[in-house]
Amino acid sequence: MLNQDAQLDRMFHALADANRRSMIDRLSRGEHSVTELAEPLGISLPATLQHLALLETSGLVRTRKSGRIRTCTLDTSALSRAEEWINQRRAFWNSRLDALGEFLAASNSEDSKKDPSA
Amino acid sequence: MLNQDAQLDRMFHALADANRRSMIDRLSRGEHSVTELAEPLGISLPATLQHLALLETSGLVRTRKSGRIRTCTLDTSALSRAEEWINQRRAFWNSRLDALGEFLAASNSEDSKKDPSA
DNA sequence: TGAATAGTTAGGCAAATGCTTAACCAAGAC
DNA sequence: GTCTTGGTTAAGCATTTGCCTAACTATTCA
Repeated sequence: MLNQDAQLDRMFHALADANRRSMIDRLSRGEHSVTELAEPLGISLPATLQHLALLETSGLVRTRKSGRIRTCTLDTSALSRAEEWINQRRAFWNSRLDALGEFLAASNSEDSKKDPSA
Repeated sequence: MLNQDAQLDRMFHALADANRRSMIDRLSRGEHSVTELAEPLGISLPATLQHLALLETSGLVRTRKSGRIRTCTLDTSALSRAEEWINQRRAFWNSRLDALGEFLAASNSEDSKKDPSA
């Protein structure tokens, strides 16, 4: 449970930075080297590597090195986990809202004159 | 465009903290006052208010005050936006993977003996 | 071999985060 | 009125972030 929590922490934290989202965006269109990822961001290579390390420990990106080039790949299963967490909360709340709506519709005629600002 | 970016920054940043996710989790099950949100977290009321301010500016939570009680509500449309961002990247990458799969299947017989570790 | 390229590590620094306590205001209960 | 409850503001502090430059290693090219 705590592990799950830490995993989500890392994942959402990784997504909470515009540069890192740019990297993910780029990687969603295909694999790239570290230098290629750094270029459009206008930051140094070390800075890019730090972002990359975060993306890797969060599970969002995987990398492999062949020769002197490190190639970065998106791992969508981690993305799915983040998506799922959000979706569950949203769905839960919406179903609650639906239930409330039905309740209000049922008891509508009696309360409508009591609070006209609604 | 930059606005969109800043909005996503705030949203994912809001989601990147276990305490704030707990608050959202709680709110997905129903509305709550500030004190009610603070209790299970084991942090002070001011700390809770700071989290709440973040959740509000990120659009994830809305609050209203009646009397001396502030009631907090989940706003799922913001959640949907975060979900959508993730989904787009995931879908894009997966479709790319599918296309690659087809390509590999087509040229499979020729390359299979070249790299047995695959 | 030597030069260029791709990446990596170390150290440092300004800003942002997440918390705290102390003091304060406002609404309801007595 | 005054006590209690719920919330709010201000100030301060340790830690974490996100970046940088400088120095280094490893691979490829000539």
